[in-house]
Amino acid sequence: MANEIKKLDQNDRNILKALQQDASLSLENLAAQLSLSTNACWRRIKRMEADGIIARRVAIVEPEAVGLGMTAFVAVRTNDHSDQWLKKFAAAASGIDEVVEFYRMAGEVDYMLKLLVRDMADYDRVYKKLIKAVPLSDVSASFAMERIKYETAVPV
Amino acid sequence: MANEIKKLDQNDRNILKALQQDASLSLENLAAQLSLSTNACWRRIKRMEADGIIARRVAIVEPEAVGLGMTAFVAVRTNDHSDQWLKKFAAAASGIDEVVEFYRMAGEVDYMLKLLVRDMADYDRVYKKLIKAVPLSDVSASFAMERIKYETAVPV
DNA sequence: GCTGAAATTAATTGAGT
DNA sequence: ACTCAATTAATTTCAGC
Repeated sequence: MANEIKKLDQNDRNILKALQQDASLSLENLAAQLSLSTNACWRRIKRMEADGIIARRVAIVEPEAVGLGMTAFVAVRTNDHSDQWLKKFAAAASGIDEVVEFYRMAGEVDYMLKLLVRDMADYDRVYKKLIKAVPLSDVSASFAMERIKYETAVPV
Repeated sequence: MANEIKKLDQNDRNILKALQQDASLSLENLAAQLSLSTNACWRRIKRMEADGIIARRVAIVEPEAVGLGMTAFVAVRTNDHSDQWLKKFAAAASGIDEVVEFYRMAGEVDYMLKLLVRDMADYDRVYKKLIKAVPLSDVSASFAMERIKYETAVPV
C-alpha cells in the first residue's frame, strides 16, 4: 500500500532530521555523523524515497530577498459544498503561484489559503484573480508582519 | 547590504523555478534545459547562494507518510505586547518541532502558529507544552482536514 | 543488510575568448 | 560573463561477508 505508515528506526529518523535541515550534505559526511558506511546510508535514503517518505529535494528561496515581504492567510466560507465547486476552486487556487498553501478546514472556516505576495497591491491582484475564477462570498484575510519561524522539516 | 533585493534576470528566475521544484537536478541537466553551459549555471547558483536568495536545500518529508495527519492553525491574542513576552513566546514556540510556522500578525490576531501533529491527542500535548512555557489567555485553533496544496516554492 | 573498494557520474576549478 | 577542458569530489554499483 502506497499511503501506509512505514516503520522508521533511529538511523532513518536521524537521516530524515539531517536531510530536512540540509540536503546538500554529502553522503560521506552524513554517514560519518551517524556512524554508518556511506552506502548503508545511501540504501536507507533510497528506500525512504521509494516509500514516498522523502517526497523530494528542493531549494528554499528567502522570500524577503526576492521582494516577497507579505504573507496573507485567507479564510474562506462557502455555502456551496458541492464537489464540483471545490474542484473548480482547488484548480484555480492551485494554479496561482502566490497561493503557497491551501487546506480544507474543519469548523467555521471552510478553506484556508496562505499567500505569499510583494505588498498590499500584489495581494489585491491575486485576490481579484481568485474571485474571478470562482465566486467567493465570505472571504477574510489576515496579514503577517513578521515571520518568526518557518520550517519545512516535519517532526519525526 | 545583506537584506537588499537583488536583481534577477530571466536565467536566474528559471534556475530558481527549477531548483525550487527539484534540487536534485544535476547541473548538466539544468544547464541543458536553460541552454547554458554547466559552469555558467553553476556560477549563477553560487552567486544566488552567496546573496542569500537561495537559503538552503532541504529534503521534503511527506507528513502523511510518517503519521502526521493533522495540521492546526493556532491564533493567539495577548494583552502583553512587551518585547520580553514576545521573546519568551518566540523562544518557546521555536523550540517545539511541531510548531512549523510562527508569525506576528496585523489586526485582530496577534500571533499565528501552524502546527503539524499526529492527531488530536498529539495536538493537546503540544498545546499544553506551549501554555506551560508562556501564559496564553486567548487561543483559538482551527484544524485542517485535507491539504490541497503545499508549496515551498515562492513566486519569482 | 552491512562493509569496502571500484566504477561511474557530477561538481568545481582553471585556461582562454 | 561565457565556453570548453581538466580536475576533484560525490554517488552508485558490485563483490564478498
